[in-house]
Amino acid sequence: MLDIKFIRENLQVVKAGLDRRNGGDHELDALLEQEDKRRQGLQESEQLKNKKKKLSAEVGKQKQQGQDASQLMEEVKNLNTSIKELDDTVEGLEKIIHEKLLGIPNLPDDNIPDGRDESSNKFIREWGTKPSLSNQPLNHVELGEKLGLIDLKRAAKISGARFAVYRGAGAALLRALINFMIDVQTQENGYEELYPPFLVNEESLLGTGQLPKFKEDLFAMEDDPLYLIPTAEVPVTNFHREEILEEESLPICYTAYTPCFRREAGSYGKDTQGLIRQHQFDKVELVKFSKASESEKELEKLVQDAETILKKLNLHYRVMELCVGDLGFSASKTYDLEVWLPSQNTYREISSCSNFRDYQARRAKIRCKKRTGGKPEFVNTLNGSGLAAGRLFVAILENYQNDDGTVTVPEAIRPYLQGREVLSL
RNA sequence: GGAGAGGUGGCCGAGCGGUUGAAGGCGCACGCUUGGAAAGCGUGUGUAGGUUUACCCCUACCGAGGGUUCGAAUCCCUCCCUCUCCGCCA
Repeated sequence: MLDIKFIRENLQVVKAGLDRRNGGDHELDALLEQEDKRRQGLQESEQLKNKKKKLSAEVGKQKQQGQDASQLMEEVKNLNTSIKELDDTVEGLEKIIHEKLLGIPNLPDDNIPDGRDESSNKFIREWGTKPSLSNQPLNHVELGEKLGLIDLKRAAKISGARFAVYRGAGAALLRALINFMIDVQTQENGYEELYPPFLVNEESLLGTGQLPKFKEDLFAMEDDPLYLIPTAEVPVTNFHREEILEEESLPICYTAYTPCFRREAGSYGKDTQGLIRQHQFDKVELVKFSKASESEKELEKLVQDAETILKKLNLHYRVMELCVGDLGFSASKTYDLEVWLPSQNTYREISSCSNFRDYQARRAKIRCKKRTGGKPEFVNTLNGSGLAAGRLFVAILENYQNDDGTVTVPEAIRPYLQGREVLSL
């Protein structure tokens, strides 16, 4: 959420920032008019309240002295009518303003590239090399089903399209990848592990920005006001919702494994085959709470922490900086990690690392107390996948396939699979 | 799910419907004291909004939301959360 005060004082900056994003007249002028009205009403109401307070105290005094206070009491009663009226107006305006603010996306970072879609994303760096495979590399579905690692047909029977059953060595491999990633992030990169609930309330989703605008992307419970998490970002960022943190404790770094649930509304026909786009997938998430002055640096580190995993698995990837048009609603700046997929002859997103600045923190009221005193300030929040386990599974199958249809187990995860070196029938 | 108890400032803990943003204690910060430390003494120590160059000032907040009243942390209603016991259960 943007700060209404900031909008008021930097209208042109805000307009310019929002203009860079696709589609966006947010009727800021009307919003500010309402804000002016709100403040005006508030001031009037507060003046009357002040008067009321004094009169009421006077009533008390007079009564104690046994005097008749009925005239004053009548006066206060009349004040109450005006106060109620003003407060109703102010409250109504507040609500409207707040709702409008919730619908306005974050301002993009000044330095990220312009552009409408991913074709304008900027190449930052790449690592590793494409594996040398036979002319016709199999895709992960062919490999996975042949080797008995996944069963998509039965998953469709059990749940529907875009679900998967991992079985046997496939299930073990998925579990190994998750454990491997968590271990690296906690043991080498300094993250604390959290294991959060997979169902969260509305407040949490408002805090990170999934609600109110993206409700159709979420799975909701029928009898309870709860939603399945679309990413661990939600419970983990909200871990500190409505808290005031100590400046010395920052940056706070968490990693969490959770399954993620997404309705994928609007992505019909996209990636229908295989594990790339599922309603349920597993992900190890990285979340940081940082001082505003440090968040740019922390984003760079976060990206590197995610990259560690790909490097250890020796998977070829590239880092892309998202252009304005490809940027998420709450993000100010985002790097994507894209891993090489031989069967598609292309790079696919396997991690998305973003700096949200104080946008989520303001929504979720996550502040930090300055050591030097003064008002608490909103922290900056960041997060990124470290990594998406399902897509990592895909990448390993495809990049580590052998001519005979088997798959070599990357060395780094052999300890997690009882030393197994090859996945074969 | 049933029965009961409770939710007050960073923590503990008072609080008659009237001038209480809230006694007292602890903690913390600063100062004095000291050779140094402890103890002791003094001062300060919530959040949000409005106003202001700033200081000040004003308003709101004692789990949340309503209500009664001239006036509510204190009375009433609803909801949420925590704890104890019982039931059920991975």
